[in-house]
Amino acid sequence: MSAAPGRVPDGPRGRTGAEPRRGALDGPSDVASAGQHTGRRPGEGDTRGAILEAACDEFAAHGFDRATIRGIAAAAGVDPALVLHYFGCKAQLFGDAISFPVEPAAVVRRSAAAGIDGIGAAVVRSFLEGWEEGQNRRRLVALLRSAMTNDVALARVRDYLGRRIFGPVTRELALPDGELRATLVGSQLIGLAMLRYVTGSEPLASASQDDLVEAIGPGVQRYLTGDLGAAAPGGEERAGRS
Amino acid sequence: MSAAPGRVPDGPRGRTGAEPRRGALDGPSDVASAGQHTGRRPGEGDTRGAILEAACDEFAAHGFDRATIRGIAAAAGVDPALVLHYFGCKAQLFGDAISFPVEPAAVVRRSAAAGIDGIGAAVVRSFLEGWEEGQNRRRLVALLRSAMTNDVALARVRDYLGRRIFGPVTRELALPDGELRATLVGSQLIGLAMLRYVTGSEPLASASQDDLVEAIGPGVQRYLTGDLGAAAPGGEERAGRS
DNA sequence: CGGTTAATTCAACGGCCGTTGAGTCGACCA
DNA sequence: TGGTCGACTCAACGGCCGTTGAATTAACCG
Repeated sequence: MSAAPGRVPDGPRGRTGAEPRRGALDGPSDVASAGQHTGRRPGEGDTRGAILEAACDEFAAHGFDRATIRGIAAAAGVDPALVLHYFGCKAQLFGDAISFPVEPAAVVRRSAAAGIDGIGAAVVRSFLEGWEEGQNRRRLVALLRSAMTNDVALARVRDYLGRRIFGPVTRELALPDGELRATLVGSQLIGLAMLRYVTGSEPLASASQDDLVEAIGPGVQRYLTGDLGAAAPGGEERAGRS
Repeated sequence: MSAAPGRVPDGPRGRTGAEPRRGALDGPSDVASAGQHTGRRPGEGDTRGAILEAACDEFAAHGFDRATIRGIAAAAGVDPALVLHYFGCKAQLFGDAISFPVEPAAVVRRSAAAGIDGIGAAVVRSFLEGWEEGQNRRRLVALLRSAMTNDVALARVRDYLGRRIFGPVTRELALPDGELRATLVGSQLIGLAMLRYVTGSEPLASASQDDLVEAIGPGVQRYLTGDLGAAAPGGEERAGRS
């Protein structure tokens, strides 16, 4: 493009939160909340679970920094203070909402069953199923969104990659250049997740799992067991940063 | 590190204890700034350029939302108001700081010179050189970081991919399934950028360009000109979500 | 049926942020 | 030499945010 850098992001502080919907009486100083009367609610409802649901959605939609406790509380239909009553602080809430069952060796267990020639396809399929199973997708999108601007979320993504992708893969196949191979696989899978789940780039976003396994599996297979050229012969790379 | 879901990101915005209230009417009320005296500075310095530099760094380090005008001003050694004096608002500043020379067809021009069999390697090399040339790396990291939580930055990433990767590639090679091929290439390249430049995953982050071209080029080549299986035969693409 | 405990809201505090308007000072031109 | 204009800072406003402590109400247990 030329030199017309004009407009870029977002309004001053604008965000379309949930509606305030204040009740009858007026005059609370800060903001209006649910409008319910005070005290414990009758009946049983899983309020805590509702908060976790709402938090997961908000974090997935906006990332850690931009998601607000007030917004989460509004989405869950409760007062913001209740959120902190249950979870202590925003960071703790993030941790509880985003935590998901990591089955560390699931990828590689399938791979072993698939045999050495099918391991690329098995890794891709396992990755896709992991993302699209249950609540994982929302949680992982939230994690990926937050990781870009939040150090601890980034550390958690690293942990996810290391524990769920790199570790099992390099351990199972005791090949030379295991770490390089693992990060190459990781780069393809993370890129796939970004375009398919976060940005929703279109032919990729609605392709079937089968088609993706067919399209991407061979490349992953090559990263795992193929010839990578003279890359990382073992001796002379990584003068890198600290 | 950090096994339990317990502690997660960011320092609490919490109290620091002392400093009960601001004084009567002397002393700067908001925060202390550079301490320079008021009025125009003697000599000539490229203050505007310094602000742009600082903004680029801050946006790259924290993303759009978390970077602050006050922080940028402090890094540039000026008053926050001067930043707005030059750029109007934060969004405009982001646009000016992040804008970079897009040479739209650079990727494909090299590719044409490389011949059909070397196009994968040429695309990868061109991508790496584009990222590592001049200020592009900081700017692109800033863009990628911001894109996760900012719609306009995301749109700009989409534009970058479409204009610089997908568009040229699909136009040059008039192959069937051009869009699928282009997004597959994009997924590999974006994933590579994430791990190499944003998270700094280690064997990948300090590998040489040559090694990466050798390692990744063939996969990209296959996405561009190879057989992708039964993927996207043209008729029946998934009813999909949403 | 009284007392304890947990769930829930209310009201507010202090902090950082983007933005603004008014003022001060140096460079430059006639 | 005086005036204009742009560079630059100061001080503040209003807003949203995370967090807190006290008050209120329902469930639960003996």
